[in-house]
Amino acid sequence: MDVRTMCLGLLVKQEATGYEIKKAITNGHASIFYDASLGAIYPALNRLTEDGLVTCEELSQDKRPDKKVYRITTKGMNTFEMALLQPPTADKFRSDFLAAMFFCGQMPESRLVEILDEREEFHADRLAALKELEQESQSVGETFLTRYAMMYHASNVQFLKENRYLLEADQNEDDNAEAVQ
Amino acid sequence: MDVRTMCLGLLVKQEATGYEIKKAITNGHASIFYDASLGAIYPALNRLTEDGLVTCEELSQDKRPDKKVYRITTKGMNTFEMALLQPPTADKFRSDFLAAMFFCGQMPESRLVEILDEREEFHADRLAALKELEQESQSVGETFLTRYAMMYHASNVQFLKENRYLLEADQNEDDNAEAVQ
DNA sequence: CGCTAGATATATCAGACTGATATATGACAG
DNA sequence: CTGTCATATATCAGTCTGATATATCTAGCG
Repeated sequence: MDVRTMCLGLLVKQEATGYEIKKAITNGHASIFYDASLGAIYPALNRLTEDGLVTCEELSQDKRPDKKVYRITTKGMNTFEMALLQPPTADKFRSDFLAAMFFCGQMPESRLVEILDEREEFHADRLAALKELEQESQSVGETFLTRYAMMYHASNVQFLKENRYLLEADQNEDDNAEAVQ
Repeated sequence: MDVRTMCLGLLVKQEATGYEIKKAITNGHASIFYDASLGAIYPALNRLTEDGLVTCEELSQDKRPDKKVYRITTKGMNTFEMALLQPPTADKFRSDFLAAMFFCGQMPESRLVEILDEREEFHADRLAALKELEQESQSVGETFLTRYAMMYHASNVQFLKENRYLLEADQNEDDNAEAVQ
């Protein structure tokens, strides 16, 4: 799902500014399955406006910078619904953490242990944050997503606790082998 | 981890051609946590060669097009080890499937059911493929990654079976509400 | 009081990357 | 003979990231 389609989808749910869309993607339920930079969001909104899929209204604010509120049009609704009927493309996933595990033979053991500890903490933190997000679920889709993300992070914590010995033991063997030489 | 660093890492393990690197990323253990296009791999290898981090040897082949074999240099080894010492960046994840679940209120129920069925099948297929990949694990990192991926896909299948009713029930209610109107 | 950091807002841009396409050799199936 | 697939190389238009820029205001700290 490209950034324009994602913006359309969020605007189906609620009119928003570019800044609010970025916040929804960063902190809301959409953060579970999507990310996009401001560098992509603002041009996408401009393009959607040019194409007549959304409208843009500039508003002044007290004590705040002026803002641009985007609303989806009927044409935009139709375009989004057509997009949803396309087959979903494959997930896109890149993990520096898993890459580090893949190349763990090339790193010092102390570094490996540090990364594993940080990763367990990261997943535990995300789990706690999701308990709060769960209160904010307003549709079955959001509930489903939150439960999915909680399952994901909980199973990652458990997997790390149960399997990190595989990597740590090997490093001990490596270090011992080095000491013997 | 950008494409140049990933190429370096794979070349630490084994000299390879651009085509072989793409295959390793698509079919090997690296596919669990990474993807990159040929459009990024070939320019990355060229840049690594220019920077002296790898060498490039052109070989003729019988019954096959000529190939370019890349080997890492000592400078490349050092660069890669330095890269591994940097803090891992956040995972990058985009899921069209989860996006479809997020926007499921905007799609017909038949479509939703179809997507859920396909997704269960996808995870089951990946699980079967990983059982084969497991036989090919040659390091503790590869074993760890394979187990991680198997856990990931198995828990996704289970989660879908146990939770898809949330989405399907709501759609039934929506459809029934529409029928009543 | 002044400074810094953060939130709220908009936006741009160099460089990295995707996905499609192109060309080429050869094997295999229909 | 044709089409598809595997093995190989490569390019490129368009998309996107991550950093940066500018601006208004509030809150906290010394």
